[in-house]
Amino acid sequence: MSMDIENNPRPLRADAKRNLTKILDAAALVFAEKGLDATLDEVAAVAGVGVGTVYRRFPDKDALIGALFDNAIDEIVNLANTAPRHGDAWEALVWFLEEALQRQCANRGLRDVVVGSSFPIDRIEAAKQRLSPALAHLVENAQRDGFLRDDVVSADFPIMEMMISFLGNMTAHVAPDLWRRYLTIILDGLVVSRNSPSPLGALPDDTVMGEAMRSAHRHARRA
Amino acid sequence: MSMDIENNPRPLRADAKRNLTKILDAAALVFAEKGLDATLDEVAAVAGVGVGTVYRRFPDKDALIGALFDNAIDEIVNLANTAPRHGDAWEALVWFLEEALQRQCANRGLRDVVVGSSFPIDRIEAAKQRLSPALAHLVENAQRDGFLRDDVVSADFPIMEMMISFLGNMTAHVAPDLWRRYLTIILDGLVVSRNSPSPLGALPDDTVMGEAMRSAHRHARRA
DNA sequence: GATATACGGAGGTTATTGCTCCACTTTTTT
DNA sequence: AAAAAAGTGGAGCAATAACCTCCGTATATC
Repeated sequence: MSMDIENNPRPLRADAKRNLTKILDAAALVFAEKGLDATLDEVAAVAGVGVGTVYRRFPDKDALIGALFDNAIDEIVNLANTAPRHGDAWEALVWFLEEALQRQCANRGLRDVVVGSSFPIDRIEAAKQRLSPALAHLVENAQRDGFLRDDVVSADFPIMEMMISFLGNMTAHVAPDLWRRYLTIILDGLVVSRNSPSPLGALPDDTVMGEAMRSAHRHARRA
Repeated sequence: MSMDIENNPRPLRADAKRNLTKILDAAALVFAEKGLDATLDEVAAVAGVGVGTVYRRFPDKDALIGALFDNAIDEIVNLANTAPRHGDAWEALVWFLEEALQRQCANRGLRDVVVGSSFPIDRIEAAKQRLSPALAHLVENAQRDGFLRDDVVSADFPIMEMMISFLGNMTAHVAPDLWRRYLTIILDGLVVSRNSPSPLGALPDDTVMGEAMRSAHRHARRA
């Protein structure tokens, strides 16, 4: 990752190169956990370097975020292209949703990139352009082959993904796989017809919602 | 509403009483639209009064929020109690979900109260205590009568409500009824079995997601 | 050992938010 | 009608926080 930074006119000094990877790793970790409005001070702290060091490598916060998330976005776009290789039309669609959501649910920053603050909107627009046709194919194929109900459109899927990943981010540190439960329910709602429910994933502990809320509270109070 | 404020030892002066309602109306409007971290300056501006006036009536922001949302929460709790009067066990459950979500989707502040920042957690806990048994009955009845799949529990419902209302808040000013579409899909996933899909609500315009995102961006940039 | 490169992290700058204060206005009372 | 009581507005204070700069010191490279 970040090729364009790693081979400059003059190559980086050895320690600088080490620190750069430490920074990128730390940033990935911190942004995934806390979202894009984590501070670079926090990233620096986790990386074990000073803020100044971060700012020597990246002109500003957005540059670092950009470097990190261009990849993550591309990865998701690629999932849609790879999906048809994973079984029949229904299995392909499900595979894509599961893989994409696994990434989105584990990465709060990724949600912020798509939905929220401070990420150049044109890059998201561009990503959507690239994702769109592949997703449309997945949807159309699943409909053509009689799996997926006919009254949904491909635009429904990013929306449902947002919904689920919102939940996934909320419960990430309490019940990291809980979102699968609701994906299953939604898939059971998307299928043309069925005689019985599909098996659901992990049951929500009675305390899950409380814990998730409590941690949301804590997070809102900057802790 | 806010009885405890309107009849004090000494009654309010006529203009003060007028202003109080203006403030409460404005606060309801602003918090519903922008969520709980709208500023009281903004509330005052919409009410057409100065901030000072707001602070004479309410010791601080939390007091105003409390006064406003205690009612809203109670209202939702009551929905669960009233639900059984609206048809069979399935219809009652659906009625409750639709009514509750209609309120949650139209009111960003209500989501913040439940999930987020700065609302006394004990009051939410208390509300949950009161909601819990009624909701459990709705769920159990729907299961007993063979409508609702047996592998869901009543704790699933607040979670799914959160999911949907998150989307509802996001798309509120672009497509205020879009959430119903996904509620229908989820209900189709919750039913024990079915031969064909239920009719969905409004189709998402191709631009909906883009617009919703753009407005999220704008909102994040304080506009 | 000399030179270029990199580091750290205290603190400057700017923005925002919750809230206070008090000179002034409006209502009520006498 | 005038005094007293109650209320008003909104400039601005204090606190917080977030991004980023600066430069004396340390490390790598030649």
